[in-house]
Amino acid sequence: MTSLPFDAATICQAKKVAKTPPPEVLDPRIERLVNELIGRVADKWTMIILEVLDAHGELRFTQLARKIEGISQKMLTQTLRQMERDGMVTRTVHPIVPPHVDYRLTELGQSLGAAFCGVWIWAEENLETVEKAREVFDGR
Amino acid sequence: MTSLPFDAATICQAKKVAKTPPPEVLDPRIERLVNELIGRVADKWTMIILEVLDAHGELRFTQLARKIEGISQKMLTQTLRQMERDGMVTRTVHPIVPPHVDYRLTELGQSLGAAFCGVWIWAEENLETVEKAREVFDGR
DNA sequence: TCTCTCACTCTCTTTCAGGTAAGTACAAAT
DNA sequence: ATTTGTACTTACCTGAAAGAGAGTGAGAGA
Repeated sequence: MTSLPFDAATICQAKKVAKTPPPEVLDPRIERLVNELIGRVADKWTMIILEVLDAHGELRFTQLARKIEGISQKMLTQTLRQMERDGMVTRTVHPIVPPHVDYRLTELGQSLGAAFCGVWIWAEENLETVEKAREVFDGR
Repeated sequence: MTSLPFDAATICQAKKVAKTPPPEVLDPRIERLVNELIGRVADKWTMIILEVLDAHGELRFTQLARKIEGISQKMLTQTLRQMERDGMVTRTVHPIVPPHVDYRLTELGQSLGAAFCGVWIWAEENLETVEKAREVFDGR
């Protein structure tokens, strides 16, 4: 996931305008960031962390690790750092020993979760359709 | 992208219900397919093809290849096959020489594009916010 | 006869995301 | 004195994804 030669306006306007001229070049800076964000968002662990934090409010590192079965420490740290960098989560360190670090979603993180609802709902609604399409395609 | 231990209902309900109990296990078959679909959808080339076909209506293989700068024949074929299998595009072969094959979105494909609008719009709306968050995080 | 087109398909090679496992710091509990 | 808990970091390794590039078949045009 590195580049998408179009932007939200393009695909969404196409719905309303029916005949849009082929998408021309846009601000490459915006383009790059949109693509990056989509890439980030589409990431498996990011989505899971987003969901778990959304459901539980505030969790510390080990609690997250336990809720997200299968994630390695490395990926958990890595993903949390990216999300923190992007302003999706806050990381609160309590300077005690043993360490205590809390993670929670920012408003931005919550809004992303909300934005993704559409796709999740689509996926659930169209499960059967896709399953059937595959059966037909595979010829049983 | 292989497994997500939750479903659309979980994350979307959380918005409304505020205090949802931790997500318990669901039908693993559904779970698997939702995850697969999200993985498929989140794929870079799938999103691009979705957009290009949505904007242009009907295109043949070489036209797609030309519109989607940077894609290899291999990935174009592969992605189109997957999308066809999932019922997102139709593939019409005209039995002439040299070959002529048309691709177009199905209703399912279009609805997926629509579902994804939310994410694209979010990304565009929050570009600046994220950019600033990164600058702060990186300390300039 | 030679070349060109289209839509692939096949093989080879490289890249890299992500897993495993070990290490670190420090204090409190045993 | 040794173990435990917490939140990481670091180094190494592997499998899967993706890029490069050559090959294919059959008719139409030069």
